[in-house]
Amino acid sequence: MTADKPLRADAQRKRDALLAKAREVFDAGGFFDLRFDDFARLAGVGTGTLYRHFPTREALAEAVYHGEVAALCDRARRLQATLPAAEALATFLRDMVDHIAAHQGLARTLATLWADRSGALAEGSRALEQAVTDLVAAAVQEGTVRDDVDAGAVMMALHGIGAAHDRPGWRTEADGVITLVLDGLHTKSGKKRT
Amino acid sequence: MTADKPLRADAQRKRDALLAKAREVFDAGGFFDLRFDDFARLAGVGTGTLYRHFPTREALAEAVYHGEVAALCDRARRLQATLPAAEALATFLRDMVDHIAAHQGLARTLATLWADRSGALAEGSRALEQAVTDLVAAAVQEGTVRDDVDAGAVMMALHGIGAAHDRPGWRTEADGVITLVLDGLHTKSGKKRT
DNA sequence: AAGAATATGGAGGTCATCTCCATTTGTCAA
DNA sequence: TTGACAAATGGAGATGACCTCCATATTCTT
Repeated sequence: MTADKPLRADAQRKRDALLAKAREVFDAGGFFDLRFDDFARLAGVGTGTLYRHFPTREALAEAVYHGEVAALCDRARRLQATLPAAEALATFLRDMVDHIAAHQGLARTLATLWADRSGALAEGSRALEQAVTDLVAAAVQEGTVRDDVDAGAVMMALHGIGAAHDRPGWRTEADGVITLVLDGLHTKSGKKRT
Repeated sequence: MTADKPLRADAQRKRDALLAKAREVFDAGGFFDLRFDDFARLAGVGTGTLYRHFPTREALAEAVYHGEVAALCDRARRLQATLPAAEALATFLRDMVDHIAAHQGLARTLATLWADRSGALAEGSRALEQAVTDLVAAAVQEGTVRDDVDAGAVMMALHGIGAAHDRPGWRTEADGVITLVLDGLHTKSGKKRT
């Protein structure tokens, strides 16, 4: 799966150039509004080359944020190893919002990757989902989180946060969602569904 | 604003034909995969006419679901008038999921309308947001819902539900999100943010 | 150094979206 | 009814983004 055959020197160079320019454009905020072809020229590369390296805009976006997402997943694992499960989950979710808030493009990228109903979910998305699922499962095991709500619900809420990235009060509302989800997750058998 | 000048007879006829066909295609599920031009022909109308009546695909989608959304808003008002605020909110949110589940296209439409960061939010979206805001405000007033979380957070969660419409376990997860949000909203000053 | 393998770039094909305007249809006053 | 004016139509074709293809260039291997 991850067994990529070594690239030729020039290929690697171009690829790096593309990623570097992509990061730059992301930070400037205009990545999703730019013609993909123009982007190639911007990076000093032919369109053909661009498409060979990154078949779609989303593929490039994913590559740019691959490290970011991987870091998030790592963080999830580390938190899970060092904190009580409930706390690990809470910290992770709040960190996630921080990360998204810090990198303008990340929210939109995640939202796009996510919304992309292309069947095969992108690697990054899948990893993130797994991390969240694990965190929730651990907390359920621990007994501090209810077991009658699917981890997918948390994912869905995150999805909402990402998808709504351009709402005026985004940060406040995103924090609100996390608060609601975390409080809602707390074990308390009081609520029963009919 | 809503002062539309009366349409000429033929214009009205074409418009109705477009809406009728659009409903049909929505129910068949293929609305968003269909070429917009082809849709015009399908409805027995020239492309020019289609574009004059509905400048964008989203405009048409909104028109189709205008009634649906209006009904939801009405329902919100009626619930608010007849039930304790907290219950009204809960019922409304659950009904909303039911509605979305019932009409395949509605979820996608709402998600699209929503995601459309075209500045001017569509009328339907705006109305829905207002309804939710009112419901939450009433419940806060009543004292059964915490006041430290913005109503926008609820909206964001709904957004997530709509945006994730194609996840395999959608229905279950959507119900989960609603459960979390509702439980999370319950007043209990135990939680304090540092 | 020469041959094989790999990668490049950008001209041009494809396709959905949207515009434009000559023609048709409806409305209304006389 | 009819003439004349306004409103609406439809579909050919412009536009513009996306992607492919392949003759040429670069790198690797022996």
